[in-house]
Amino acid sequence: MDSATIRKKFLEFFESKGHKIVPSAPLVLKNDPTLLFTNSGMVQFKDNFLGNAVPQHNRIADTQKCLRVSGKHNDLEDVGLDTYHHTMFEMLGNWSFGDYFKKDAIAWAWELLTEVYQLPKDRLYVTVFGGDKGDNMPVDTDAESLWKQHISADRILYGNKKDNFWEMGEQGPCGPCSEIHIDLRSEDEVKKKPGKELVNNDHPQVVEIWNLVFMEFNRKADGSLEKLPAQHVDTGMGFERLCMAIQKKTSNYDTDVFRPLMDFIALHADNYKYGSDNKKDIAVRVMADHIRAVSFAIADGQLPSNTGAGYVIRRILRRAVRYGFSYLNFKEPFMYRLVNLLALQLKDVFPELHKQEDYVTRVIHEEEISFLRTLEKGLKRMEVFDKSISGEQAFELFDTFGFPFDLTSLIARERGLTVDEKGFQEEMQKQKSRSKADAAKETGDWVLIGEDKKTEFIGYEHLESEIRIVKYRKIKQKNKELFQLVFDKTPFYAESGGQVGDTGVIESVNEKVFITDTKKENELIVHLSERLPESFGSAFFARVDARKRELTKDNHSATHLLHAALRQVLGKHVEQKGSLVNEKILRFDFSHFAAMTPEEIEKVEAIVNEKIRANIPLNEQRNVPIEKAKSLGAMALFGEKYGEFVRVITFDPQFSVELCGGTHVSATGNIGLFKIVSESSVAAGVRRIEAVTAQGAQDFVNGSMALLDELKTLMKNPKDISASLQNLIEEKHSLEKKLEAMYQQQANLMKDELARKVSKQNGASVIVEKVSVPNADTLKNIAYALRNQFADLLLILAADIDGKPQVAVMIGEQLAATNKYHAGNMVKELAKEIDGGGGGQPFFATAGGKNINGLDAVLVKGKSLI
RNA sequence: GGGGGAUUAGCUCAGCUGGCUAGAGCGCUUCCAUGGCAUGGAAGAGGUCAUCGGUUCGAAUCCGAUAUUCUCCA
Repeated sequence: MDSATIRKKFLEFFESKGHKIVPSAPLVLKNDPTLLFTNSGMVQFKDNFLGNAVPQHNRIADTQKCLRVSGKHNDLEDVGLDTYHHTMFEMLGNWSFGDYFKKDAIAWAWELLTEVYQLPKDRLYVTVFGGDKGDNMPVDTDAESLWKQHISADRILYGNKKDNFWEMGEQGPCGPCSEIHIDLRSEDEVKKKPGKELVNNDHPQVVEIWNLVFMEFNRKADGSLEKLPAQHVDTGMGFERLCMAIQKKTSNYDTDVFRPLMDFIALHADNYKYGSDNKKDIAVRVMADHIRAVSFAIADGQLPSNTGAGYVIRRILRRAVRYGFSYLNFKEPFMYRLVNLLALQLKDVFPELHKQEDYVTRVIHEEEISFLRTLEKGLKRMEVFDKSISGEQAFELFDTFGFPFDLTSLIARERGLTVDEKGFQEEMQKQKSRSKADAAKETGDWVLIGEDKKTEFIGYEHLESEIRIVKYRKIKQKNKELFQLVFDKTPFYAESGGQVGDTGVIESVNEKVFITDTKKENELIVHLSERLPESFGSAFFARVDARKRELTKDNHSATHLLHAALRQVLGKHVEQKGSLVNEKILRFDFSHFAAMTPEEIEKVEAIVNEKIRANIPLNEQRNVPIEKAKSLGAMALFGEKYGEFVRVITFDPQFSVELCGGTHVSATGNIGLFKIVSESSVAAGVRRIEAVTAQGAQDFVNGSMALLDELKTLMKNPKDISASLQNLIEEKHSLEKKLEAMYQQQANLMKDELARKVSKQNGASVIVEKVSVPNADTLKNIAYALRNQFADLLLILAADIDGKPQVAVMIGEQLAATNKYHAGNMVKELAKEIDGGGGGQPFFATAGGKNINGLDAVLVKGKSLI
C-alpha cells in the first residue's frame, strides 16, 4: 500500500464514522507566545480545549503538518543520524469534542489498524495508564476493559505518568492516554525476546504508532485535578511510522515518503549507492528530511531570516547544505532542485507548495548561494591557523562568521590541527546564558474575577463600551512589570493580520488606566496595561484611541486596494507575504521576482487612487462559509489559518475581495490619497512596498514639495533642477581637481625656491626654512618632491598653516640608509618649541603644536641638530 | 530582543600594534602587436576610506552614535 493510499484510507475511515475532514493548519504559528511551530495535531484545536473557542464540529479528523525542532526529545542535530526522527512529519488524528469517548476511540483505532491496514494482531501491544499515587489517580480500568474486548490481556501493558498521562502544559486540560505499539522485528528476533519487553524502550523497531488521549481533567494552578464538564478525545498517529509498519520496512526513510527524494539526491551525488557508507547515508537522510521542513515552512509564509521562526528555518536548511557539502561533495546549490519533486509528491494533500513552487525554489536557491558564500569565507579565514584552533577562535568563526563548528573540526582534522571543543562549548554556553538572561520573562497565573468565557469583540461597531474585567495576570520582562487584562467584551482590536492592536483607556468613577496595546494569544484577546486597576470588580468604560484607529483603518483598506492593483499590474503570481498596518504607514510584502519599474509603481499608485476617488462602499460580510467566500474570488493567504466561517471584505466585487478580520473605512473615498513611499527587496522573490494615506500622504507630499521648493530657490529656479544639480556636482568635482593641481603647482614653485637654498653640510643637502602653506598636504608634497630631487636631503620645514604651526622633517633615501639621522626623533625634539608633539617614520615625520611664535626657535634648534 | 563582525575604486578584496602621496586583481579608456580566442604589451582614468561627532601634533586605522549589512543566541 503506498503512502498516498494509507493517508486516504485514514481520512475515509473517519469520514465514514461521522467525522468532518479539515485541512492541515499552517506549520508556522502566528499568535501563540508558547510555540513557534505546529508540533502536533491538536495545536489547531487548542482553543477548543481551553474554552477560548467553540468547536464547529464535535468530530474532526485530519492530517497535520508538524515541525519538531526544539524541546527535550527532538534536537535538530539528531535528525538523520537515526532512522526515525524527523523535523517535519505528518500527524494523522481524530478528535471528539464532548462527543464519543474511550469506547469508540479504542474500537475504531483497532478496526482501522487491523482491518483496513491489515496490521498483524500478534505484533500489536497497547498501553494504558497505570495510575499515579501523587495525583491520587487509579489505573485507567475503563480503557483496560475496553481493550480486552479486542486484544488479549497479556498484550495490555501499564504505563506510568510520564508515558501515559498527557498534559497540555503545567495547567489546563489533561487526561490518561492509551498508546498502540507495533513490533516490526524479524521472526527470529521476536522468538529470542518478546516484544512486550521492548515497548517504550527506544527500540527502533518496536515503536509507538498511535496515541489516544482521553481528556477528562483540568489541572489547576495548585496542581490538583478536577473533572471536566465534557470529555474529549485527541489522537495522534505518526504517518511516516505507520507507512513503515504497513510497508514492512525497518526505517521511515525506506518508505515511499522519503525514497524518491533520497534516490534523487544519491543520483546527483556522483550516483552514490545508498547504504554503502554510513556517513553519506546520514547526509542523504538529512537532506531528504530537511527539504520537507524548509519547503513547507516557506510555503506557509515563513522566510528564512535571522530571528525567531525564520532563523530556525535558516538553520535547518543550512544544516542540510552543510551535510551535502561535507559528505556528498555538493559544492553548488542543490537543495532547491528537490522542491519540484516534493511539490508533485504532495500536490493533492498540501497544494500550497505546488502552487508556490517557483517562489519556494527561488528562496531556497538564494539562501543556499548565500550560505555557500559564508562557507567560502570561513574556509579562507581558516587558512591562517597552522597548529591549533582555540575554543575562542572556533567560536568566533561560528558566532561571527557563521562557520559551523563541525566543519571547523572536520577541516582541522584534514590539516592535522587540533580544535579545543570544550572551550568552544564553554563560549557557546556563555552566549546562551547571555541571551536567556535578556529574554527572561515571568508569567504569573491568571487571576479570575468574573465568569471566564470567550471575549466578545464589538470593535467593528463600537469604539466605546462598558466592560468588566474577567481575569488578569502579571508578567515581568526586563524588570518591567506589565499587566494583561481580559474583558467580557471589548471594543479594542487585537493585533492581527498585520494591523496593530488598539490603544486607549478604561475608566471607572475613580480611576483611569491606559491600555498600551492589545494582543491575541490564539483566540484570547489580551489588553496590556502598566498598572492594575484598583477596583477591578466594578464596571469600566472602555474607550479606544479613535484618531489612531481611524488612521489605521485608512491604511488597512488601502492595503487591500494595493494588493488588488499589484495583481492587476504585475500578474496573478503576486501573493501577500507579510503586512504591517499602523496609524502612520502601511507596509506590504509580496511575492514578485524583479524590482518594480518606476512606470509600474506609478501605474499601481494611479489605480489605487482611482479606486479611492470612485468612493467604493465597503461590503463587509461576516460568517460566510469559507467555500462560499472562495467562490466569490476571495484571496486566502497561504500560511493563514481560517475557520470554517470567515469575514469577507469587498471593495467592488470585480476588484478587491479578501478574507480579513481587520477594520476598514466605510467607503474608499475616506482614504483621501495614497502615496507609495518606497519599493525595495526583503528576500529572494519578495518585494516590499511602503506607502502612506490620508493625512500621512498629505504630509508626505507637502514635505516633498517644500523640499523641492527650497532646493529650487537655493539654485535660483533653474529650468531642469536635476540637470543643473548634476552639473553642479560635476563642476564641483572638476574644481576640486583644479584646486588640487593648483596646490601641487604652488608646492612645486615652493620646492624650486627651497631647492635653491640648499647648502652642503656634513655630507648632506641641508634645507632649514620657514614656509607658509595652505594645508598639511601641500607641506607633505613639498617634502616628498625635494626627496625625489636630493638623495642626501636633510630637510627641516617650519610651516605656518593658517596660523597653526607645523614642522616637517624629511631625510633623503641615501642619507636615511646611513641611519645617521632619525626624522621621528628630530621632529619630537623640535616640537617642544611649538608646544606640541609629533612623530612619523625614520625618513619622514611631522609635528604640530599650539605656539605659532615658536617657529623661529624651531629653525635655530633645527640647525643645531645637523 | 541580546551579543559579535563588516562597510576602502564599477566588481572582489589587501591595508599589522595610529605616521604611504591609500594599494592589488578583474573591469573600463587610449595606443601598439597578433589571422581568431577569457590573447600579449604599454600608458591612463577612476576614492568624501558608509555618515556624523570625539581623542590626537597627526585617523582608512582608536573611541562613541547613526545607517546599511552579515552572523550567532533567545
